[in-house]
This record gives sequence, C-alpha cells and structure tokens, in this order.
Amino acid sequence: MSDPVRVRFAPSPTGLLHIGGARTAIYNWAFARSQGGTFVLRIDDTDRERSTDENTASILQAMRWLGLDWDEGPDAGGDVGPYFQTQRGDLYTHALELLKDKGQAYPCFCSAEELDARRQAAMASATFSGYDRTCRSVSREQADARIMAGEPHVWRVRVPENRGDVVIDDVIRGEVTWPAESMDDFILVRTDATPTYMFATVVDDWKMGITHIIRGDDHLSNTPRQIAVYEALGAPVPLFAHMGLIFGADGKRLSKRHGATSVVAYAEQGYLSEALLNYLALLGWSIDDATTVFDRERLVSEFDLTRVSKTPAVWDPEKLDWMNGVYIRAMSPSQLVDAMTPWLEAENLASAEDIQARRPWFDALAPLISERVKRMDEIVPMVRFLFDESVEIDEASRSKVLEKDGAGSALDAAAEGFAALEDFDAEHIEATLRAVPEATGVKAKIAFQAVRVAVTGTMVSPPLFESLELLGKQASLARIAAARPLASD
RNA sequence: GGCCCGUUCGUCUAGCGGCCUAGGACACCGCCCUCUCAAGGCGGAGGCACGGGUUCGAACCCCGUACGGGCUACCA
Repeated sequence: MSDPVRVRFAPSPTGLLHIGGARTAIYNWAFARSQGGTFVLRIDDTDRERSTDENTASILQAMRWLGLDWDEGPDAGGDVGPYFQTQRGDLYTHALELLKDKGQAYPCFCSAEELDARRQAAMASATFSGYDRTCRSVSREQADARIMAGEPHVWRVRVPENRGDVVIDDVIRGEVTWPAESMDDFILVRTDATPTYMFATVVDDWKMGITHIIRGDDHLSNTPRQIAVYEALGAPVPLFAHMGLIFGADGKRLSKRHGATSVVAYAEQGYLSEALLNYLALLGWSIDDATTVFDRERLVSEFDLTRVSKTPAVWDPEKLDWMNGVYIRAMSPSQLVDAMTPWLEAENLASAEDIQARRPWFDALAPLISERVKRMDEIVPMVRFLFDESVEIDEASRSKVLEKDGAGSALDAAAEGFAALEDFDAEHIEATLRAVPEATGVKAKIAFQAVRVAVTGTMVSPPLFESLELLGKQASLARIAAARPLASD
C-alpha cells in the first residue's frame, strides 16, 4: 500500500473562483475521493493588496455550489492549519532558520536595479539569465556584519554545485528533465522579510503533507525551483501532475475578453452545477471513447489522473449549453419546479408560497419548457405570458400572422369553440382547434399561429394546447378578444 | 536570447505498433417527426501540423522543422 493521498487546492482570493481554477479543484477533489485520500483547501492570500475576505467567501461558496467538499481548510479545520497563508508566517520564518542553519540559504545584498541590469545584459548576449550568484561568495562573517549594519537583503536558496539535472516523473506528462545549469539561486524571502510564493507554497505543501501536486502546466517550469527548496529543506518531494490549461477560442489563456470566467457568473446565467461540473471535468479528461455525460459519483469512481490531457483545451460555450440542456431535461417535473422557483421569484412572477399552493399547475408546466431551454434564465421569458395580466403583441407577429387573410375568422371560430367547452383541457382544446380549418376554410398553420400570437403574444411559444389549458378558459378568451381587432378577416 | 512543454475533425476527445477504411460528443448540413420553437430519430461532410528515419507494418517509437504555450520577477 502506498501512503495515503493528500492533495490541495490553493486559490488566491484576489478574485472570484475562475473556471480554470474550478477545474483544477475538481481534479484534485476527484483524485482525493477516488483514492480515499484527503482534500485540503488552503487560501493563498499573501497578496495583501488584492486579497479580500469577500473573495474568499465567494470562492468557498462557489466550491460548495459545485459540490466540492474539503476535508481540511477554512470552516473545516484540520491538524496542519492554519489554512490561510497570512496566518502561517511563523512556519516560513522557521523554515528559513532551518535553511540558514544548514547553510542552504544565503543573504543577497544585490539591489533590484543591479540585478535588472545584469539580467538585461545576460538576455541580450549569453545563455542563462538567472541570478549570477554574486553574493554566494560573501563570507558568513561579512554577511552577518552587513545584516547587523542594517543593509537591505533578501535570502536566496543555495542550489548545490553538485546538483545534477533535475528529473521528475510527472503523472500526466511522464519524465521531464531540466539541465543542472538552469538552476537558479532564486529568492526565498524578500527584503521586507515576507516569503515569495515559491518558498511559501513549498513550505506549506511540505508541512501539510501534500503527496500529489495537481496543477496547471503554467507551473511546470516552476517545478525544478520548488524541488530545490524541498531538497534544501530535507523534505520529501511530492508527485507532480501538470495538466493543460483552458484557452479561449483565439488560443489565448481564458480571460474576461472571452466572456464570463467565474463560476458564480455561470451560476447566475442559469447553468446547473452538475452540468458545469460535468463539462469542466470533461475538458481535459475522459472516461473512454464514448462517455460524455456522467454524474459526480461516476466522476469519482472513474477518475484517473494519468488520463488527464497534456493539451490545452479550448472553452466551448456551445457544448456547455448543450450539456446544461441535457441536465435540465433529465430533471423530473418536480425537480425542475424546485430549480426554477428562485428564477420565478426573482422576476416576481410567483413566490415560493404561490408555487407550493399551486404545485400541480407548476408540475404540469415543467415538461412544456424543459426540452426548450438550455439555461434556467431562459425560463422566465418563455413562461411570462402565463403570469401577466395581458400580453403585448409584437409588430412582427402582428404583420406576419394576424394580418394573414382568415386569421380573424379563425380567432372567432376558436373563441366560439372554446366558449362552448366544459372541460378546458389540452385534449378538448386540440379537438376544437383542429376543427377550425374545416369550419372556416382557413389553413391550419394560419389558424394555429393566430391563436398562438393572440394568447402568448409571440410566434414562438411552448406547446399551444397545453399552454391554453394552463392559462385557463377565461384568460384565453379574453386574449383572443383583445387580439381580434388587430386581425384581418 | 536561454530552458521546458505541447500539436488527432471548427471544438472537446478515443487511440498507447497491426483491432484505424482513425471511434464518440458539441457545432454544421440534409431527411424524418411536428401546432410554433425545441427535443428526438436517421444520414452526411469534416482530422492524425510538416519532413525525415526505425519497422514486415506507424496517429502511436526516434530526429529535425514549423506553429502554439509556459518559465526566465523582491507576481502568484
């Protein structure tokens, strides 16, 4: 048996939960769950300028919405906390002390300006552009004296001279090698004594016992530097898994230019969390050659880190829409009514109490719309005619339907037939309408569309007979009467 | 400039040397169904970046080239 799996997701609360971050979280979560491991959530809030509590709260909420639960982290606790980097200052201080004692870190007094100049020169001409290790040769005594004198300095890692090429066996990409000469004595602790990202994450991942680091391949090039820190610390090096990023249609990294990029934005647009989870999981991973739709349980039972794609994936809103439609159609009428309740409430079409009181009516409405919408926000416009007092008939519908010859006669015949109905249900309504063409000589298409426009206000609506039933006899007749003056005979 | 990674239909992908006449899904096109719109059914078009090897045999292995991406920060 191998060691118990411990993975983490470590978002920075400098913004909302991004869909790229969400996918990273999903893969970490699915891997932990599939391995019976532990999923840790850590908030990397070292960027104090841009990090906010609101963002943290929103990220946690978005993760819960997606159904991603964490075993350790904010609100969950755990033995290796705190789970906010800003509260872990002591750990970084101790780690640096450890490195100093071992001679694995040294102070560097080079100014940022000097470094800049040297880097420019190196990049223009030669090969390697990393730090030239000037301050490595400063003796311990000299260094101590300069520090005592208050000279500004950073702390750099001392990469061993005899360190050979760095090789990792990436779970997703296989063996990756970096030449020893490319190893840089990069900065661990800044002039202001705060740790750099490179140092803080390694200390955290080490102290938190993380066994697998699953992240975007934008971090692949950072890996050898982080390995240098693990080795300096004498810490076990975890396994790495670098996945391809998510791009926009233009092949560039996904950003605001490409539309909504946050999970909450998708929730607000009416995407179901199950659908977004499924779509995101499938963007860079697959079960087999045929499975596209799968639920959370299947994701966990089938998840295989080695099957995650190396290739960047292009975000495809159309496929997301299709998949969301699949999930909407898969809901029972009752489930759909529950899901659409907040949307109806938000637009003041009905309150939750109304809906409960007239549950059978809403349950009957659900199937009429479920196969006609891809997003929840499309429901209100589609059913509004059932809730408003009256409808406004748009110009196109009037000219293209009501002004057709015979439209008026059809409305008259329909009204007459409806008025005579005792049971105003879809079946009788259909029979009545189907009799109209014969009685009036008006084409069925024209007759049906005339009634549709009169009752719904538009040429496109849910199925007519059922819609009329749900509207009720009185309202239906009133709308036909109201539209009649607009219609040609 | 240096180092690293990647490249299968428009898009997401299956493929891990013979099962490939390259499979599935979205999108697209056509037909069917049909009270509009959908949903659904059936069918179609569409791809191994390029060039060299290796092999009896290559989408799969190797080497180049091209293109794309990442890192090269006292950002994360």
